[in-house]
Amino acid sequence: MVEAGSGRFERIQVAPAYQLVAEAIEREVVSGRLLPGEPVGTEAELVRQFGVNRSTVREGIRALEEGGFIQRGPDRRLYACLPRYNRLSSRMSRALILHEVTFRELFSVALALEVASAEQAVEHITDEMLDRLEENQRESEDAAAAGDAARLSEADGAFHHLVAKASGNRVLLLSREPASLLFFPTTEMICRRVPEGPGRMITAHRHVIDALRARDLEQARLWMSRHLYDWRRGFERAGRDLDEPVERIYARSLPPGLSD
Amino acid sequence: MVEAGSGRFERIQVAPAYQLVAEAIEREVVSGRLLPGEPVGTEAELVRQFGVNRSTVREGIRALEEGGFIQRGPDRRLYACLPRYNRLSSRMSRALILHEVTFRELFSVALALEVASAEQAVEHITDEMLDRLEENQRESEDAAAAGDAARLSEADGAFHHLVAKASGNRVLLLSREPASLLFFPTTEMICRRVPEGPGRMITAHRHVIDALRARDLEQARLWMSRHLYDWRRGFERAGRDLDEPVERIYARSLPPGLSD
DNA sequence: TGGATTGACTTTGTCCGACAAAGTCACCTA
DNA sequence: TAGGTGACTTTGTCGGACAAAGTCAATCCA
Repeated sequence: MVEAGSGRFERIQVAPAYQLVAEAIEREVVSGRLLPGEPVGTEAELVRQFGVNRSTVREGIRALEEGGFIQRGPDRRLYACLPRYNRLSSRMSRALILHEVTFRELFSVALALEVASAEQAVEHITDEMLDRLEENQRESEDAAAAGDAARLSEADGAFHHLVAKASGNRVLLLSREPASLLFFPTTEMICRRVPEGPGRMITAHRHVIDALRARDLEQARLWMSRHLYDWRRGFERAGRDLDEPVERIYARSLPPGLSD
Repeated sequence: MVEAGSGRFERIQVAPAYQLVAEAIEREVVSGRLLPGEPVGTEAELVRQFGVNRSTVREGIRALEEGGFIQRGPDRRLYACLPRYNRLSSRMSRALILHEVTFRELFSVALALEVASAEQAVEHITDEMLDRLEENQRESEDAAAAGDAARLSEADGAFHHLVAKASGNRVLLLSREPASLLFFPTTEMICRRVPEGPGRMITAHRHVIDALRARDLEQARLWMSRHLYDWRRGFERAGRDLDEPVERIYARSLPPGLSD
């Protein structure tokens, strides 16, 4: 075993060539010299530029692809791209599951971020977003009338996403996603097991939308947090323990409608 | 050009073999069948198990490595591991920079999450964490006395990290990191340019620590938010515009002391 | 003439084999 | 017994190879 730091010289760190390739490309993207959507070049070109073997280039590419900084187009060519929110979010969600976080931990964060979303949406909401919220509300009512718990919980997820989007704060939109991805699936169970659940949900949504339309900060804050506490209560009434780790569900796919 | 969906049959989607390899391994880790720390096996073993070429296995491995689900040990062998918080956080931070988010967006989220951290820390803080906060406070005072803006801002970053850790909420710890990584570097500039900055910071930290020790929710909330608003004000007084995109800084490395 | 077909060319996905560097481990000797 | 030695293992890199699939332009037939 060679002991690091035992001698006069520092250990020479040779990073593998594929890492250097990956870092070089990533630096181009992050620095803005390579803009999202622009082609990165073919593998052969990269081989020429870096002076390494194609296998090595491909290893570097693979790492970057996973990181989301480059993507294969439909023609399989390489393009620079912005890391997608949902990609990062779902990765974080899986990390959270692995760390066996509890519903209570998720709830606290969701509460803070959803209320912040509502607050900021009061200031920034547009007529178009209000229309989309109304449309979402109709969908929720339909689903509730039909007793379709799956559709209703999906609509609820979309509702919160829309409010966050209406806040105009992209950091918020990103930050709330990982927790919400783990959080909202439980809604379905609650809707099915707690009779008054759907009704209270729709009422709360209604009040939030009205508050946003009226630019009423207090009401928006109030009803959003009521909505969330309802939810936690529903979770408990469905017989679950707040301090139990979120289950290991392999949720790779995202709910539809969260593509941006 | 073959038109997708033009015929009677759906287009057959063949995922590349390296993706299948990556997904298979990732599933093992996420499902818990392969526990963090356990060796994944050598490349040769994986070649046997999957029945593909070593190059293909390596491409799959590369992708997973970037995702953080497996890691090379010091002996270069493969081990399953939990995706590290900081890895994901720094990736998110870079994504935020690429999306050219503004200081204002970052600030709103940081405010919500830091205050939530303080609130929850009131309930969960331990004597050990209080000691570490006191130690941090001494470090801050030293740095301020020495007029060392870099050390002071680093201590401030560590302070907020400690408070989040004291909250006992891992989701919170994770959620606040991406924004804070982009946020706290500006502290140094503020400390240098705004004369009363360091003094106000230390006063605020003092009050937060005292409030946590006394389990005083109101005071903790109050001083943490004061601290943040001070900060935003410092940013403005340093002549920066809140709505200007955060610069493109290639910040791969994390500040020290955030390793967990 | 115009649209479909064909075929050359490019690019990616996969595979094979090879070798050097570096780590591991058992063995052997002073 | 401590430490050096050498065989073995494993990874990092390279070269070449071929099939599948996309691109593009020339060609052919109605």
